[in-house]
This record gives sequence, C-alpha cells and structure tokens, in this order.
Amino acid sequence: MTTKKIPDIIIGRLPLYLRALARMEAEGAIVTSSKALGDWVGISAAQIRKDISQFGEFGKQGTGYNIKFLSEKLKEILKIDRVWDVAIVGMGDIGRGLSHYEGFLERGFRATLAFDNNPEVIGSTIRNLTVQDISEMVSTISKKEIKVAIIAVPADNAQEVAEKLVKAGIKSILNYATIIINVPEDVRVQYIDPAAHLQWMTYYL
Amino acid sequence: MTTKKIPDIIIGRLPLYLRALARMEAEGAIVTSSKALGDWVGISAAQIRKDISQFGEFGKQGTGYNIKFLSEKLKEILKIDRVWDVAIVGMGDIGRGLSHYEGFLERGFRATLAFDNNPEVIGSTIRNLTVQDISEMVSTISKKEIKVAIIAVPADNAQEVAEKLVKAGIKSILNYATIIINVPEDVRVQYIDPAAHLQWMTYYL
DNA sequence: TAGATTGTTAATCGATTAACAATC
DNA sequence: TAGATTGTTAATCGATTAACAATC
Repeated sequence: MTTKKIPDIIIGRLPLYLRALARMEAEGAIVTSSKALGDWVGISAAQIRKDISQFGEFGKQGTGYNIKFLSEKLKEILKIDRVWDVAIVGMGDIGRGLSHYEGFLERGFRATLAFDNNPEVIGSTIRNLTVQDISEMVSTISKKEIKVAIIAVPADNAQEVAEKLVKAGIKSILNYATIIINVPEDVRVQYIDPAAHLQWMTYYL
Repeated sequence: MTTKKIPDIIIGRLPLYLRALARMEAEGAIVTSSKALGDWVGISAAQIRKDISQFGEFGKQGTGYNIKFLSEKLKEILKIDRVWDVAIVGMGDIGRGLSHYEGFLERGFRATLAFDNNPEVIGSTIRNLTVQDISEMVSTISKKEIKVAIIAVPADNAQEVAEKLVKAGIKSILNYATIIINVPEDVRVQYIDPAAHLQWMTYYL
C-alpha cells in the first residue's frame, strides 16, 4: 500500500460498504460488482471502484469483487480485523442501551468497561459489566490500554470527561452529548445526535 | 426567500449552528460573529456567512448576529418552530432509550407513539407512552397524521416496517437498523450507526 | 471469442476559501 | 470617524462522474 493520504470522506464510506457486503454474504452471495454494491449503498459504481482502488486491486475485470475477500481487505484497512475494547462513560439510558448493543461485537468492538458518577448505579451489573466509579476511570483505562471510548453523559459534563479520557490514553471518542468537545489533534471524535438528523429532515417536510 | 435550491449539505449544517447558538445563549451571550460561531462548530467563518446568507440577511456589519434572532430564523427555516410528534417503532433498548430522551422536546420533537410486536411489551407503559401492537400502527399513525418516525427494530424487519410507515403517511424516517431501506422519493431517511462511526475512527489508530 | 467489469485518467461538477466593498 | 464584520463575488480546491483501455 502506498502511503498517499486517503481522503477522510472515503474512509467514512468504507464502513457502509462493509455493512452492505455483510448483508450480501448473509444472503449467500459470493461475488458482487461495483454496480450492485453501489445500488445497495446509493453511490455510483464509478465512485465505488475509485474508493476501493485507493487501497489496492481487489476486483477482477469481467467478474467483479469476491465478497468475502473484499470484506477481509476492508476490515484490515479499517483495523477491525481484531476486537477493540471500548469504555462507556455514563450509564443513563444511552449508555445502558449501548452496553447491551449486539451489533458491536461482529463489527469489531466490545464494551468492556462502564463508568458512572451516581452512587446508586456504581457497583450494579449490566449484562456482564460492573459499573465503576468514574473516579477510577483514568487509572483503569490506562492500565488496560483501552483506546476507544463512548461518552454518554450530559452535555455539561462532556468536556470534563473528554479530558480525563485523553489523559487515560483514549484516541477515539464517540460522543453522544450534544456539545462539541475540544481534544488534542491526535484524538478523533465523532458525534451521534439523533435530534440533528431529525431537524435536517423536517426542512423537507 | 427566493426559491433557489439550497444544497442538502448546507441544510445538514443548520442543526449544528442551532446547537452552538443554544449553548451560547445558555451562557448568557447576546450576539456572536461568523468567526466565533465557526470556532464552535469547527467550520470557517466564510462558510458560516455563506450558509446563513442563503436564507436572508440575518447579521449586521460590524456587529455580527443576534443569537436569539438567528436561532429563531434557523428554526423557522428547518420548520422546527413547532413541535413534531414522533412515532417510535421497536421498544428494545434503543427505542426505550429514545422514548426517555430529554433532548428531543427542546429541539422540536416529542415521542407520542410507541410500537412493538412482542406481546410481553405491548400494553406496558414507558414514561407516559403506552406501547401499542404494531398491527395497529398504520391506522394509528394515519389517523394522528404523524409525519416523523424512528425505526429501532432488528435489520431483518426494517424494510417491512419502513413500508408500513410509508403507507401510514410518514415522510421522515430516522433508521437505527443497520440496513439501507428503500422508500419512495418523497420520503427522507437518515441513518444512525454507532459502529460505523467507531470503524471510521479506528482507521486512524 | 464475446461479454462483462475493473482500474484509472480526464472532464465535470460542486463546495470551500479568499478577498473586499458595503455598512453598521 | 475608525474598527469590525457582514454579504457576495471570484478563485481555488477537491470530489464525483464519464469514458475507455485493459483484461478476466
């Protein structure tokens, strides 16, 4: 793989391709084409080919792409050919929901730590997770060398939590709090904001 | 307002601006500038001005934007100067979490209907919502003229549910199922997929 | 071989940024 | 008035699409 810089927007599409490929595989398909894959995800065939070709030649002229092979390659590229331990901070409805979430494991992630600051919640068990005191968070995450965390606390506490996570060595943060958090350059943040998506759509109503 | 077509990507940024403005207002600020707002949301000042100017002249040279005024205008544009009733389909962890979600009301939405197909869940009460049988869904939504729905069922059932929602007159769907659903042109769909966001970030680890 | 589909280059399209006159 | 910041135009940048030779 050449080390030219791949645009972020292309990386963001790879998980969508992977999701579609998983679906095709579940339906028993062996090969697919840029056309078919594009139809699944609502993207042009040309763009699918261009995106994939950034990383190598994974298809065959006349035949298309072997679904299993392409999936494996995309997983390697995204570094999800392994399982990442994830810390969840905030055990309200969202945090609890995520700790149950079946979809993570098959897609490369496993919730292994849960934190909250509410004494009534600390020590309780959700699935196989025991909720720990947030005051232990930095030391526990550091010790386990966890790199991925999810923030599911109220907006007012999100920045403070983010700073602790950074101190603990976290490099990827999925933030459910409806506030933009400031972190060092080498830490990635993505946002989940269902209300923002709804607001986007009402424009067209 | 001229009726030129506004790019979808601009519409998608308006909720972010609104979120930042709400935050500024909560902190007691009265006015802001394209520079300040841009810093909040991580977008250039030029782009903020260009986006906003698509809809009118809401700022003052030398002074900037009145936060309250701009918020009101953006809410009008996004049609969230009212409260939209929302139907939630699927009362698993995600659906339950959403029915509790405090963030909706102040941002233009209210969960008013909940549906599931599990006899053990039907009839139970979550907050002030009674879970109804999914077989009643089309008629209930039609009767109440609800336009916005959230799909929180397993991927295998999502397409079927989407078709019923369309039949019931729903025009905006927020889909938590990890599958792309096919709906008529006049129905909007947005996706929430936390694992996809995590996968995106691991690339950079 | 004939048909299909890739990988890639060039052309097009659209979005972002820079610059600045207008004006509060 | 002097300073600040908007709204807008033109320039730049980057992403998408179209086209096609290569080849399975």
